[in-house]
Amino acid sequence: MAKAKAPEKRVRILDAALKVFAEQGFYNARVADVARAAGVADGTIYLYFQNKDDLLISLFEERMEEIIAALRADLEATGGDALVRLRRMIERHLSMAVESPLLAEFITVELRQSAKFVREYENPRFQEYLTVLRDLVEEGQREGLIRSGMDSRLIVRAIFGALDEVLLTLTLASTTRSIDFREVAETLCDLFFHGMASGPRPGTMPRGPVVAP
Amino acid sequence: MAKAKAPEKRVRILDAALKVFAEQGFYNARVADVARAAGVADGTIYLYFQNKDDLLISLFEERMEEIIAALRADLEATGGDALVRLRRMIERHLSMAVESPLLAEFITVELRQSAKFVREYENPRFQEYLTVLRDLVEEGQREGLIRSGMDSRLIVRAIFGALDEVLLTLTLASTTRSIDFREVAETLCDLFFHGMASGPRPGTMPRGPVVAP
Amino acid sequence: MAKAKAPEKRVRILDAALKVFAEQGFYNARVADVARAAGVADGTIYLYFQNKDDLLISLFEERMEEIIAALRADLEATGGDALVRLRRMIERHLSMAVESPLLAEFITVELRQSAKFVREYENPRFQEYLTVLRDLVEEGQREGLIRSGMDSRLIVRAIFGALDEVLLTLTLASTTRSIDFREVAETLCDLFFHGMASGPRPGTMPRGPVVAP
Amino acid sequence: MAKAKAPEKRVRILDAALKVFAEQGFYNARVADVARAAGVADGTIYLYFQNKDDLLISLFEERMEEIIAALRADLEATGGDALVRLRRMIERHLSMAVESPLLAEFITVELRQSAKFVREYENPRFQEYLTVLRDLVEEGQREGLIRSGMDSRLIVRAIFGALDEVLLTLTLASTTRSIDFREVAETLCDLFFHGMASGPRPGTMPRGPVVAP
DNA sequence: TATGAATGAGACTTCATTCAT
DNA sequence: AATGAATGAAGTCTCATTCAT
Repeated sequence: MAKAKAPEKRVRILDAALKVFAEQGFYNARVADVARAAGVADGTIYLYFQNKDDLLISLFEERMEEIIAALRADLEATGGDALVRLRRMIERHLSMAVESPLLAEFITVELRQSAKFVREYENPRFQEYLTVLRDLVEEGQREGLIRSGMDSRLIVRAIFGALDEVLLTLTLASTTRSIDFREVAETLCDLFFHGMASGPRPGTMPRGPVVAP
Repeated sequence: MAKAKAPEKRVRILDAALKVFAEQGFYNARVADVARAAGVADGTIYLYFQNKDDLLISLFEERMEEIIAALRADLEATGGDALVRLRRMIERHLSMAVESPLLAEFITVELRQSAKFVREYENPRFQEYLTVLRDLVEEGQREGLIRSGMDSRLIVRAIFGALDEVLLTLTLASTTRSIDFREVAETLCDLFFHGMASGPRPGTMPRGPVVAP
Repeated sequence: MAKAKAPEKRVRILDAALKVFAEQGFYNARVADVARAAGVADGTIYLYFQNKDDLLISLFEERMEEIIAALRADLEATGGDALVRLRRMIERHLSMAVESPLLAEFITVELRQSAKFVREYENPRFQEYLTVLRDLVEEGQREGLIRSGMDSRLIVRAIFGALDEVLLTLTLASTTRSIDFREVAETLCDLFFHGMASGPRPGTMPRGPVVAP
Repeated sequence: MAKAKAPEKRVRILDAALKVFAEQGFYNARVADVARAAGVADGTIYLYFQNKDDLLISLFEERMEEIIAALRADLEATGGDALVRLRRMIERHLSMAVESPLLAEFITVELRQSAKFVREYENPRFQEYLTVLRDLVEEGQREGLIRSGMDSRLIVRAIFGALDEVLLTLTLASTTRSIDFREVAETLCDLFFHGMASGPRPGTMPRGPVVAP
């Protein structure tokens, strides 16, 4: 299959780009570095990608597509209520630190800046990832598990930001010591779901008996 | 005042760098762009900064020092318990979106990547900012206002990540419509303090009899 | 031959550098001048040489290697006693003025200063050239043709300095009028071998009775 | 005396230039380096010299004038025949290595290249120095002490080249060990006057008794 | 398809020189 | 006369991209 060989080279280039961009950063990395890491000639990269920017965007797109597809499948298989699946999503997000550290570093470090200045890239995959999260939150709100008064867009941004920052921390730390991302996920879920305040919410405290609907 | 002129020029360069870096990004910005924006010759920049990297780092250091100093003074003046002051800190953080949009954009976008690859810069000011946050959390824990079981480092990272991401969103959005950062801060505090779950924390539930469904 | 093309380009750059450095001097010459003279792009030079300094050193090294190899072969073919071969070496040295005027100008003018300040270059080829000369002198001393009391290192330096200066003069003069380097070599040999004094050496005077004045 | 102060500053600049140019080389030295070494402001140098080139040329001119004037006075005081004075001149030349090492380094290293490419400087002082030497040689020839058949210009170049090279060697060596320039001068005189060949000149050997005139 | 030598635009940075003080 | 901050022209070098093979 001639067709199988070419894609394989494309994949090698993307893998190499992930590694090189994660280690050196997009702007510090040279196209020649990616080519060497991929075991291809410099010019070969331009057979598969329009330019360096396109390589970055393609890498991000493809990795995010994989992540999102796997995430959706997992969430469907997981079942349960919105909170259960939200917890699952959070666990998956943080697990990147140990399962795909290069990808974790690439996404946490390069996403913001590179994406912002590379040809006004709209970053639809990132939006899609946020949408998955948002759908869960809004489902939780419809189910009565999550407070309806809270702006789901805002909550989603807050959760993603927290996950992203913690993932970055875990990733950088993981080079020195092993981490238990499950425990971290547990704490974060607890924080997001119940807050860090030790007492109950003022004014919403249930005084009398609570009867489930 | 001849003496006032030199410091003023340094300030002008830093202001110009903030603007240019925020708008174009550090790597896309040319030193000549900063010079033009500052109204000085290219070479003049090198009278005040060692090189382009040093300009970036100096800019970050000085702005963060100002932010931290003002924040500390404000927190002291605010008084109240840890939660009150934490709320105040969150408000201040988000208020950057309307009060110093360039600074907000610069910090949210450039901090992660640039800092990581620029001369292995340790970024002590960022650490210091996190420390202020952490001190508040731990004080809250000692006061019994914040649950002691939660790792303060982790909470701090989560809060900062959420704030950072939301600030970025606000900043980018603020170019199109005006925003009410106070309301956003209110919601985020509610999220961090009490969680988004509608019911009370399971297993810590108190007071009256609860009937399981 | 595709393979012949690359080496040819390196050679062209070195030739161009010789010409440009000889005419303008190393410090006055721009890399772009060398590139233009070689008929290549500026960047091409950096495919073959690390930087401008390396170009200078490489040029010197390679030309000196050629000179020394040819000289050694010639001296071996010449045969004869040390003085005969020393005379031959002197002739060869001065012949550069007419046979490779650019090389003569480059070596006489650039050698001292450039080499001294360019990356603390040790200049091993120059040392090697002096060694060839020194071997001849010491061989002459062993053969009894050259006075043993004289420090061979010092003699070698003196001869080289004289040759170098005379070569420079010849080279600069050759632009205006043709020169007979053979006659010059003859005179210099006479000077080095027998001195310029008209009488014999005092105190070593032989043979017949000498009447003091 | 206002007049005494300004010249004093000019002198300080020239002294500083000698030191800086000797240590770093003309092209590597910055005008600001000279200014700092002289204890004056950068701009002050341009009150006394037209530009960097002019500073170099002025330095060379003034030092050479001093050298030549002192040399002429010395030679006159020395008296004796041409060979005696020639020996004296050679001693003086080499003594620079210990008496004015910076000057020695400056002249031996910078003279050739810098002078050649700095605004087509004719270098009249160097010509004058050679003329002093040439006058001695030609006087020796008229006195019958030096063989008349030898081209005095050529001999002078050879002697100067030898002295220059040996002085350079002595100067560079003097940083590591002390040197006896007098012994070196003695050997060089012996070389120039009587040659290094152990036997007498062939064909000019005096067979019979030699009677002094 | 693949190569990688070659290109050349453009960036950072230096530093001789100027001029307002 | 002296200063030294400021200038800006110009040089070295990099590297994304091309194209002949």
